[in-house]
Amino acid sequence: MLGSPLRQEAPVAEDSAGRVTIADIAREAGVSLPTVSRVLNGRSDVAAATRRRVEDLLAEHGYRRRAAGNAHRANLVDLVFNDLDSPWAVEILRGVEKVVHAAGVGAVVSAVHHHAASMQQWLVGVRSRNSDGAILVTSQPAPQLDAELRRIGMPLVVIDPAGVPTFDIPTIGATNWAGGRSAVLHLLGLGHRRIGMITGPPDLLCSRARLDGYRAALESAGVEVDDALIREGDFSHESGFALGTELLTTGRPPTAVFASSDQMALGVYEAARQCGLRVPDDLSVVGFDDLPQARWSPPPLTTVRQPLAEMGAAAAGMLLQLVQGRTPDVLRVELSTSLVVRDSSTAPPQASSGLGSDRGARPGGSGSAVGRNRPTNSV
Amino acid sequence: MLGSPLRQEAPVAEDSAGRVTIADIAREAGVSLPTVSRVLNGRSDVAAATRRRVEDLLAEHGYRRRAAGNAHRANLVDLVFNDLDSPWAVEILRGVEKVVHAAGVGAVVSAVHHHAASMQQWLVGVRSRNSDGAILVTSQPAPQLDAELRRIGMPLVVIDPAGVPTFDIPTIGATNWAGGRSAVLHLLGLGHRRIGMITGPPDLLCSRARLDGYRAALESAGVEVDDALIREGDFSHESGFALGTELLTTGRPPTAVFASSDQMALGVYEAARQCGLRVPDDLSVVGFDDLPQARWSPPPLTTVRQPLAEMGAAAAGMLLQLVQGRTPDVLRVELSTSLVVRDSSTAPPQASSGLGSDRGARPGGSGSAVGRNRPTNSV
DNA sequence: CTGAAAGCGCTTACAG
DNA sequence: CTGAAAGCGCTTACAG
Repeated sequence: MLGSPLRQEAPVAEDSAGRVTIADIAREAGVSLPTVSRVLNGRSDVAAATRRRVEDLLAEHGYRRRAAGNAHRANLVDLVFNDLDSPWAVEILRGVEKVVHAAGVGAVVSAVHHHAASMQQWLVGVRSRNSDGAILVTSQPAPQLDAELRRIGMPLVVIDPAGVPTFDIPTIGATNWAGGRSAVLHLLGLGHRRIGMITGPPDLLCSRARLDGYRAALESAGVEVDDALIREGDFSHESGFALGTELLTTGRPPTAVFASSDQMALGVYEAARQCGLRVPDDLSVVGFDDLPQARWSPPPLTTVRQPLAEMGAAAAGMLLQLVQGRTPDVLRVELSTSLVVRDSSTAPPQASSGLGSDRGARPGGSGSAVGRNRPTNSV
Repeated sequence: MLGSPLRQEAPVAEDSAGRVTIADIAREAGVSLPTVSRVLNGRSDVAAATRRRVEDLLAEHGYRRRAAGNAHRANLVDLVFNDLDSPWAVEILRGVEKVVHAAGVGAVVSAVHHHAASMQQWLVGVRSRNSDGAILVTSQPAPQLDAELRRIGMPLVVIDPAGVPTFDIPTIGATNWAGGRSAVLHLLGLGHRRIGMITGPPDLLCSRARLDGYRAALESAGVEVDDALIREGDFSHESGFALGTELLTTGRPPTAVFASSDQMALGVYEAARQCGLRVPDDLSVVGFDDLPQARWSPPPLTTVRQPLAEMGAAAAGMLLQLVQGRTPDVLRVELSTSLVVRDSSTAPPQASSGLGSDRGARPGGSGSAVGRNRPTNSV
């Protein structure tokens, strides 16, 4: 019964997707099976040196706990953000949760705070719970994470990748360039010529695309790009406030500001308020994202809608396919953005069109804000 | 080697926390072990009648998959919301994630949308992934959920329970009564006498407590409670807008409104805007929650801070204790709320103090909004 | 601190 | 559609 002739030659190397077993590790470490088990379970009664050796091997091979009797899916996917403090993250979470829940799969949510130690910790967790796959959101400084995950053979999809992914990892994004362009075309159409821009972190692909959209719109209208009107933010309220204040108090201020996120746009609202300027009469503001709060901020914010929940849903759908061993037909999905015109944008104070819009002279006044949403598809 | 004398009598009933095994189910269903396994794994090659019988037994016993070799924790807790569309939910999630991540445990996030079918689905998932415990947020209409979870012996803690929990389940909340009271005392102190109130759903404990706090404050100041000034909302922007509009356009409008959530307070902002009223000059507004966006809404919102992240963290800490078999020393934790005074509250237009505050006459003007936060602890 | 042994809960060919 | 058998990956007393 033991030593059965059916016992097959143990393969020396893991033969595919994270198939190392605790027996493999034990053999390589020159210890017994129970010892590896003890290390894995954080038992205290293991010699420090042994523990160290086993832990190294475990990490090196990207060991993942496997259910008994082989096979069996964990019915779990991991969703990793850098931070959880933005409403932006929830929108994506909503989309992921919906798809995954319907498939009877759980979504484990983590925040790694751009922190290597935290990523390491997450990696350990992901392995111990034997997650079926992972969705990385804004894979910021995580090339080592990508590498590690693919080494243990874990299906992966990335939302809003920091750069162009090197490997064949599926990525989901939005048409950021087109979105940025449509925002600025809208402002140009209203008569603005001095349009400020507050960008996102320059190392993110989406930030650069939005900025290029801004440039493209200006150039197509024959307006020269003035670098003094471009500031580098980080998507947060705070940076929108600080940089908005800079723009409004330095040199010749713009008549409109395009912010690369809704949160920064609301920071610009506050900057305007403190400068005694009224939105939109004295300053037009356009955001990016269309978070739920955008339509409830007085005045309701004109912004570029990014279908975050749909992006999450698409990512989840792709990942579920990958988990089932199917390869998705496209590796790069870009969902389209659309301009949503609300009350924060109007003609500039000294409009060339001679509208003579001064305080309160704005057509439409402050009424009917809620009914005014007019989404316009762009590209 | 088989039939070892060590084999112990199989206990007829599960002996504690969800200890039914697939062998138990097989015996009871009168089928073999592999058959139960097949049902569990959703294989198609099982007779409908057999499947039905096994499934019923599985549900009846609250079967939970156990890892091989016995024992072994899943290192997973479930966090269940009704909806994920409020920034409110993220704040709690942040607190939970932080504590749980540090402990090397994953947080599975779900939304059940007040839907029995969705809860059922979640229950199946929770069992299949063998979650170590669950945090229920606003256990709205879920007595059957509580019951089922405790039957399968799953550790449980409830945040912001709908009612007073019947059993010995630990609950986490905030000092809602004291918070409501402090908001209204603040408004009374500014000279307001006609103070409107927009409540949350009346079947929630926290809503009732805030309303009672409102009443208590008025009564202690000798101001009669006027039911015409009280409206029943549901915490959403929309209800704040609709009910705010009602309050401002019906009968003799209030000079201040206390809304039971920040989102409703911002809805009131919009209502005021559309009525041509300025906040705070013509109308003071106080919210509840202190969501991040509260300080970025022009004007920055005076509100009652509820430590949502801390509540999440406390719940997670308690749950982790329960999972380890320790019983928490207290079953009911109430974290304290505090009033955060910002720019949305000031003396009423016809203040009894003779401040003569009319448009623009407000001391402090519109400047220095960001630096003005002055948290005040209440009870 | 470690390993030989027994065992657990589950699953997948295989045969009918 | 179902069960007897073999096996998998892991763990926990037990003994040293």
